Amino acid sequence: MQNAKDFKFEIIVKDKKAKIRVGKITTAHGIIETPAFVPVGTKGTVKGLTPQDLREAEAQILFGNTYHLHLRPGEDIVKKFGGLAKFMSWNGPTITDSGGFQVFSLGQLKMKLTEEGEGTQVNVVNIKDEGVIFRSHIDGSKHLFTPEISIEIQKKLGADLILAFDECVPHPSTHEYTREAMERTHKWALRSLTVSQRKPFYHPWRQALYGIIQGGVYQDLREKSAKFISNLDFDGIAIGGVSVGESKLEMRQAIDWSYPFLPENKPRHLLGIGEIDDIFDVIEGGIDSFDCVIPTRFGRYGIVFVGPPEGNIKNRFRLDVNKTNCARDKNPISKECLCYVCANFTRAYIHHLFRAQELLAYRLASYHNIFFINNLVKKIRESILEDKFQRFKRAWLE
RNA sequence: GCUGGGUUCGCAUAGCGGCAAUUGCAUCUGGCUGUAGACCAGACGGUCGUAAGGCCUACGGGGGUUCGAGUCCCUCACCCAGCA
Repeated sequence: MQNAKDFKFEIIVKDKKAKIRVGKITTAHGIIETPAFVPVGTKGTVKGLTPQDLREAEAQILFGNTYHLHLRPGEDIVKKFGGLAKFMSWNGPTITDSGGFQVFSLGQLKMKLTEEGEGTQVNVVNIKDEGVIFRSHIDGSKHLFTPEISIEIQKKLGADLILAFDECVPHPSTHEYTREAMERTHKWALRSLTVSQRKPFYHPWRQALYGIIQGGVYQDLREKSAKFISNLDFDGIAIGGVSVGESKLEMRQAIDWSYPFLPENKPRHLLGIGEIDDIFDVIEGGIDSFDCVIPTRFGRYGIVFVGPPEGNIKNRFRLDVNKTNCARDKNPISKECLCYVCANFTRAYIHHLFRAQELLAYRLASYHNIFFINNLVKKIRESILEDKFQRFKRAWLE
């Protein structure tokens, strides 16, 4: 049986008036101080960075993906190597996404099949109550994902935190469809919960299961979903179905509408959010952890984060180092930043690396962005502990 | 000196009588929020117009043939290759 002590969530400080809180999640592989940002390492790697880089950049936990790791290298291989963390040589906690997001992200994709007929187009994703049939974006092969299968794969992957299989709908979607998907997600939540508690277990540590709230941009559905998911025996609660094309206001409403139903004593994860201004709002909304691809994706595209005073709401704290005005800039990316990249490299050099498409460009920019976000969240954590969150927020966003 | 090939929007290319003219690179602009993403989209002679579209200037220089010329002919200049 799994060791129940391998998962624990404690609240260190809870603001009496606001929803904000500082906490600590204990897992078999380490502690996560919350609020926490979770860098995304879909295929078992945070693109461009070594675990050592990530540790230096103050990452506490990494986010892998069930669908992608199932396609390759396959969960059995990961299991054989002692689970995701050990396989990728990450000495810390991990969390895996269930594949529910790929229902959305691969949903619009149509694949051309040449074998039968001439260039027949098929949907890559086919959703049924039983589960979802994906066509591999790599080779077109069919893969059935059900809650049972997703959880089984995640058990083999062995992350400390795992997610129920859900259906993430695109924006915009009708109320009717969003409701159907939500109800499906609820049924899948029950099934995910059941299998997660059932033997066999492939690793000696406990894997905490998070249920996922859906409901799109509709208040009644968000409330219903929050109530439903919160009443189940999950270890944590995730809010999904955001960052799919809705407005920031709609994203924040999704959190606010769910909030009244969220159990106080369980950690809350927000899926897929991580722009600078969102980070403040989301934490203020009572979120304990959130993952986002932005720091690494932007890193690869040459968009790096800068703090105040240069960075502000207007420029969204972004600097495009590809731009010619960086070509002779002797400054580091961000003067206030304490990361290795800002201590050692000029904008001009990083600009050059991007123009020359040198691999180091992607690494340095990703490293800085991950550090930047983690450091920001750390400062937010400290500000909450010192009861100075609002002041700190104003210094950044006004 | 002879023979052959070449000179097109920053660079490199396509074009073989209807062309403001192909493609790649470069450049510029925009977009990325649980990663089909070191990606995608747009602009790229000038000018007027919100737009459809109009006007001007352009395929090394000059001349010619033609309703019409990067495209055919003559000539000059320069570059490359082979032979002397």
